[in-house]
Amino acid sequence: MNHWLFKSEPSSYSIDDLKSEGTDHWDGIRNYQARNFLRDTVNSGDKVIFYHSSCKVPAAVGTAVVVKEGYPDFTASDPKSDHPDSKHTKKKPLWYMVDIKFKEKFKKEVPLSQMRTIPALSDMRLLQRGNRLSLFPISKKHFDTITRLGGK
DNA sequence: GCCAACGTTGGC
DNA sequence: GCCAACGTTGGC
Repeated sequence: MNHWLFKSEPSSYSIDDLKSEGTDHWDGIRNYQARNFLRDTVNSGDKVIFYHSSCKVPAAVGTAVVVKEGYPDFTASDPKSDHPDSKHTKKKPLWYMVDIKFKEKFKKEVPLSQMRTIPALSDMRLLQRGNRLSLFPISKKHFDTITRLGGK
């Protein structure tokens, strides 16, 4: 079982959106490295830290669990979606997504600035310079440390 | 709004 | 296949 950190801009999709949906697809990833994770490595049952990026207080805000493994991202073939891509076809899907299910919202969110001060998190990819990947694996230690800080 | 870091595109 | 130009991400 793997652990992941998924980023989302709360202005477009927040932990509250996931909470009210219950289970939702994680679409719109248009980066090859992230796509490869979604297609090949993210498994059902994997645990996810939900992170808010590009907002006032960037922070880990809750957890989710993967309930459906990588399958073609149908929003790529919808010209009205946010991220259409003509290179994505039914026969040769280019982009992938997974389904995740809301698990919990932290009692108190865990800001990026706080995570930077925690030695156990110092080797997490999120804190590394120039990190722009929208999802990446984290260790169980990272996951457990963040959920503890969140006041589980 | 600024800017650093990184990914992608396209001319050659 | 190199690399400059451009676009995007995302913290601050």
